[in-house]
Amino acid sequence: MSKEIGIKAKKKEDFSEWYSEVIIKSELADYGSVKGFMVLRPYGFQIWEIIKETFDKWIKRLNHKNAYFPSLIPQSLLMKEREHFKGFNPEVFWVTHAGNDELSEKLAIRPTSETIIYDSYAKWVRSWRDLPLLINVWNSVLRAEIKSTKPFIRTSEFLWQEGHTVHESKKDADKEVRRIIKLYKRLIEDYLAIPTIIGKKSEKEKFVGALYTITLESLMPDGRALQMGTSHNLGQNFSKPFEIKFLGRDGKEHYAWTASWGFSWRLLGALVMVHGDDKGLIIPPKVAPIQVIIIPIFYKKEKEKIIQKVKDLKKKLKRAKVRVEFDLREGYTPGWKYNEWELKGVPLRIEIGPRDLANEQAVIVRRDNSEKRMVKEELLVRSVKEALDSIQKDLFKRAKGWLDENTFEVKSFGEFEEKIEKGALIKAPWCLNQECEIAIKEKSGADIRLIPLVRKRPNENCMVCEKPAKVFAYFARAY
RNA sequence: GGGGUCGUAGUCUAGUUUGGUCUAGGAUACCAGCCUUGGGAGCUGGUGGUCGUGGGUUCAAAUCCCACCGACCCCA
Repeated sequence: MSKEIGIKAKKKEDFSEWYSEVIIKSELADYGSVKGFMVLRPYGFQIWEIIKETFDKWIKRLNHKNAYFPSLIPQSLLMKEREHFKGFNPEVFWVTHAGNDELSEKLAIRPTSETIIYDSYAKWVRSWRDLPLLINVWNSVLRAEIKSTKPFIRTSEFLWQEGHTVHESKKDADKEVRRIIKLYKRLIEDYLAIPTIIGKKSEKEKFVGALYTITLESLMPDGRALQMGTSHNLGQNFSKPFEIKFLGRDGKEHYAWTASWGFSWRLLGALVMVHGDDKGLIIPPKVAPIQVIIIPIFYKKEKEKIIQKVKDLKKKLKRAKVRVEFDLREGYTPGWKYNEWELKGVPLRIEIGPRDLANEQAVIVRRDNSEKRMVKEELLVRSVKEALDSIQKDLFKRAKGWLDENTFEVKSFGEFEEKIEKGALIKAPWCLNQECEIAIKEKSGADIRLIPLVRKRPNENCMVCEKPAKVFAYFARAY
């Protein structure tokens, strides 16, 4: 009857509307009362926690340690690296008062923590033996988004992790930057089931103050690219103004090499966009707070027995390390519950009714393709695990197929404009000249998402100036 | 950055054009009871509203005017 409870907008017809609706109705998040701020609800936070715990374990294995640094940064510190400050200045929130008294120095609410962290690092780093210094922080940062905001994708405050490392040499920093981007790729592809490509940002698009930025990009179903994580080699650009110096193996004083890297709750936005459908969310099993929902189908006579069976199954699955819940709520019909849990993206559903009880079986239904199967009870745990694995793989496969279908290589600007209009990731020859990059942006709205790390010198000419191209770059309109 | 749409109960919405019938109507959700349960069931009763906020016009404002806050969409 009341179809309004579910998602009204269609993903294919009205993507933006669909996206907001899914986030609110699936109870991932809610709007805060200040523009651009968002409430991450328990269901959304649980996904974030799984992502966090997974990545946290990995970086700790590589000897990184977590720490915490202040959220307020004195203006003078933030201004020490001039390029960096210029880059962030328009989006910094400033604290100017303590109670009624004006502060003698304005304090910035961190838009990122390089500066406040380096202030400490300068005190801590003395010798090459102190290096590498590998610290990660889980926190939130604030960047004023005045105009367009979008849950998870563009918010004035967001949760993220920021890694800040100090190294003896450029080469060591290079290695750190690369091993982290690979971890990001593993996290996003193996856990979030979102295919990505790795590459270097152009000079124009790199992190302000960085030597270079390595990025991980993906393409959303509306044809716009989304940056999923970045890893920066900051060279000595920060160590010099912040005086992060160490006595080297050679007995001489050196400026250190620093790197920083981060991903944010944006990943949750990508997860919604890439996998969701007209019924709501689809959460890949590896990051799903609830992997399996058991729904009983009551009939008066067998009610008690069914409840008992549902509880038994939950225990069994729990023992097998499956994140499982049951829905024993009365007054909701099974059909109602199916819709609700589909909206919430639970990857697998188990139905238990009188028929199943009699046949010692259960019905399992996949969220991603609605495939329904009857499974003998003694095989249930194994079947559930197989189904979860299969959903995880299929979600990635589907997303990868879509990405490949929407990635094109073009040679001329005419071809480029035609493809970009439809929303695509486009590989095109470029001369490395920033004027051409800007011209492309102005004419098409697309910018350079990345330049592949393994470079092959093109035979073609730059699509804009028609001088010989130096690299292939990937372009797209982006979030 | 430019343009547009909008704000009435948890949600969706009628009423706004043309001020008075509005003590704001409905659906859904929620609560209680009954009845049901294999794809969003039904019946009965009930709770819930600073009409986004502030100011103004008026005998009278959800309705007109101004400012602000917030949300959404399109374009760059």
